[in-house]
Amino acid sequence: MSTDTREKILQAAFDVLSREGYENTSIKQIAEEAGVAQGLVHYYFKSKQRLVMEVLQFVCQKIELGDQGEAGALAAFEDTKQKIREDRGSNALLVQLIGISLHDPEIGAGIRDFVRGQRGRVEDIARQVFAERELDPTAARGIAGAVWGAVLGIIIQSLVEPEFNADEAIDALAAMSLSAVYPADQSA
Amino acid sequence: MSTDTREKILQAAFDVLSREGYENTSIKQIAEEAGVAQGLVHYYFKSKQRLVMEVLQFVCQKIELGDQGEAGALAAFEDTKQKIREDRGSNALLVQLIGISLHDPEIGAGIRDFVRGQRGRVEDIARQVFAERELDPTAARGIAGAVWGAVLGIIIQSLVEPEFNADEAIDALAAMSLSAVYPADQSA
DNA sequence: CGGCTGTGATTGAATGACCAATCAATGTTG
DNA sequence: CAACATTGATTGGTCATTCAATCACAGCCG
Repeated sequence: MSTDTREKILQAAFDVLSREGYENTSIKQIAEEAGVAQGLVHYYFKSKQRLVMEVLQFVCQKIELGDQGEAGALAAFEDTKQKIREDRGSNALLVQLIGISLHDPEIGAGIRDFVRGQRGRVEDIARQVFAERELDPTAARGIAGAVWGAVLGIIIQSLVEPEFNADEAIDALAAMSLSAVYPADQSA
Repeated sequence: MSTDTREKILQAAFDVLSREGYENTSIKQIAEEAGVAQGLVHYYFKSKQRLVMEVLQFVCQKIELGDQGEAGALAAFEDTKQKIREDRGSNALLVQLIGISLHDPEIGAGIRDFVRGQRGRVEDIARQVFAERELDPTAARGIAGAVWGAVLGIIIQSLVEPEFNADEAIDALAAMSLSAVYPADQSA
């Protein structure tokens, strides 16, 4: 039952962390939520940071952009809108860990990998679009930084201000990025 | 000397918070950095949160977009590049507090005000540009959410990954947002 | 002038609570 | 009976906050 218990603790850790926040979460609370003794958490996870790191990976799988590379940029933006609506807990945890990562080397490394990976996906899409249009692919890196950054910024705004209209912002972002690539089209 | 001491503590709090991070910062450390007794910090600031809130306001003044509304969007982007380079400490503190704000009502209110204010500035610029071009100003809100979000996202990337090329991303963002507004121009 | 007193500023020790991590002991199971 | 799983009490530490005690200095009175 080793794997089972481990996952139970991971799920409990995710629940408590996204509900209560990192600094209000103790190992004791996680153990209670999982229905196990406090010591067991340290039996499976050497330290609190290690546990949080594994929760981060756990969360990343949820957040990861779907693998619909073929479907192109527009589908990716639609996907993003849905993730903003549905994965509030994951997003909240992510934003919190970003803050912590700035002064915690272990979590910092994990977040850095995540950021690089996410932006890389965007860059792949951008490169693909550029290739189709036979445009200079050099610009893809900067675009990816701006577009993925915008998605993160929009996620943050929607977490901080419940009434923020994330769909509207994503649509504007989509319009902006596409008009940069398809300068002739003004269909909308 | 009341005001003097207060500001000394505020400055020390900012220094320690941006250097060590929120969760690694104790009142004791702040007191030491300021060269005063621990009790004095609570004499001037009722609680740690209250102190952090005042530090946030203190920081906001540094981060606030310059008041060069007339100079237009391009100047604002240049300004942003510079702030990313120079205000690392302020930005790091801000990002951290955003994470904390998600589960702390007091800090949450402060961050919410800050986000609204910042995005409002961007919206004003967007509206102005739209007015000049006689375009539909309704889109300004979505654009502002996307553009300000992108700036925040780029700031975060530059904090998380020291080698991230923020200038490149801001330039890409500028190109994207301008090509959405001036569809005919392809001067660059 | 010189002592007195009251108020705000400042100190640092004490309080009470909480936490991550450890560990010896117990349970379970193959 | 071993090896792994689980328990929960213990340890050593840190923290925000409180508080009684001093200090500095102002004005006031004799």
